[in-house]
Amino acid sequence: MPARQPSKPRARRQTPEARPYHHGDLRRVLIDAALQLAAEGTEVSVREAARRAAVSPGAPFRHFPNRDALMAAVAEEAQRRFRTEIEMALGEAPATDALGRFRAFGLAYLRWAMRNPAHFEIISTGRYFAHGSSAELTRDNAELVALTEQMLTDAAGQGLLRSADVKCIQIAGRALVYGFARMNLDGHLPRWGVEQGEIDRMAEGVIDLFITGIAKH
Amino acid sequence: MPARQPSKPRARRQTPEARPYHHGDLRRVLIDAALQLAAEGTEVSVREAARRAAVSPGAPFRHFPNRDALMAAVAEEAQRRFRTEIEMALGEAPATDALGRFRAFGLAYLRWAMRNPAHFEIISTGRYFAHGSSAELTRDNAELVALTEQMLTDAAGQGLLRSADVKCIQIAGRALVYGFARMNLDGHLPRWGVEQGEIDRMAEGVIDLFITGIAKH
DNA sequence: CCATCATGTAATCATCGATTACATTTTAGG
DNA sequence: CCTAAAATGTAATCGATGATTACATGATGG
Repeated sequence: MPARQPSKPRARRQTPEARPYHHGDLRRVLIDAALQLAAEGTEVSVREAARRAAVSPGAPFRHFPNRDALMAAVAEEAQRRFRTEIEMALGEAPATDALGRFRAFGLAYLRWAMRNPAHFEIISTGRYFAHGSSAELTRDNAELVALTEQMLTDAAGQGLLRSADVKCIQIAGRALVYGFARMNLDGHLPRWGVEQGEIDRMAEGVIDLFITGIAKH
Repeated sequence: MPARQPSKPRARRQTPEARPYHHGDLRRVLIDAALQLAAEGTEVSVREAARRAAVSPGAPFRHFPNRDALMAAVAEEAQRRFRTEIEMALGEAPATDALGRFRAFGLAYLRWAMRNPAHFEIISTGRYFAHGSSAELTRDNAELVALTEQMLTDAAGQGLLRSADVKCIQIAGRALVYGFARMNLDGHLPRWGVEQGEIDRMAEGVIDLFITGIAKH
């Protein structure tokens, strides 16, 4: 953080809160502001993020070529937090029980999605920006895909699955958690008779139903 | 609510380019234009719909108090088409086989969602407008919820289900099809290894996996 | 010490949703 | 019929937004 030089420059602002002309780390602050806007339910706009950072409306474009690039950076940050949650959950699951790990994965997925709906939406929907434009997001996602496939392949190898069609099970599992998370996000759960306080229990019930369904008796 | 009677054609139409000052049925045309915009992937804006209807940018506001009201009307139209598809599918399913009807429902749901992704999105996501603002949409949806519950209750009554927790099965089933439809919508399927030509088959596979999982034996 | 580059500001543009004042057409009542 | 009111479209305008440009300022390194 460079200290300002009050000696030379013409006193553009003698008041004690004279901020330096340069912000310091505007890029970071803009991402955080956008994340917070999303978390608040406010629609994310470049100008509003700039406003929160107490900076002119054009300033963000020095750090992001356009709105989509800002949103991509926001999504990358959200995705990082998401992955952290997943990895912590898997770190606590016994490495030997493939199906148990698959279950822990699903629970962590839903847990995070329920608690961070706006961030989950930014990650998941392609509306805010083209997902393919972020190499980090693409890579991260491929790793998660590979991870679930590995867990199911292991489970199949241990003779835990009823069906040998690992890919179909993988897609179905992903669709299940994604669908549940989006139902929550899109406000469908109340309309389907799931009250607020009931959500976490239902998330677990749905996952266990699925695990039971694919497991060999 | 103008219930129009287009009984008498206007003589003004003689001159080729002299269009009538009044549009005729602008409301209907705007809804269709918006539906088409969505189907094309173009973002739906009031102005663009007006442009397609060859009408001034302010004209739509004579028929809809705001953008959300237009979107709600569009969603109602889309929902009507969706329901038609569902009802046709159920009309062909034997009334006695509750689980078979449940399956047919899921297949019709996914079939329509795969072929009308933009319309499905308008129906399903709450971003375009507040779903609660449309009584028709709310009622329609409640009927579908009740319908699935009935099918599952029947199946349980016939001793076809492994678990007695009908509600959990209902939510899981809905999450499954909703999640699959949204994965398609959000462009996730290719990233999860499901190619274009494979989608229909995978949709069926996912549903059958679920049915097998919840069925006794 | 100074030249260069990164970073922020100010002004401006086009688009969009929305509102208002006004014009035109349709329709209903006497 | 005729005319007054209601319905419907136009034109002009507002505020917010994403985006671009010219310019000002401050940081950095040779």
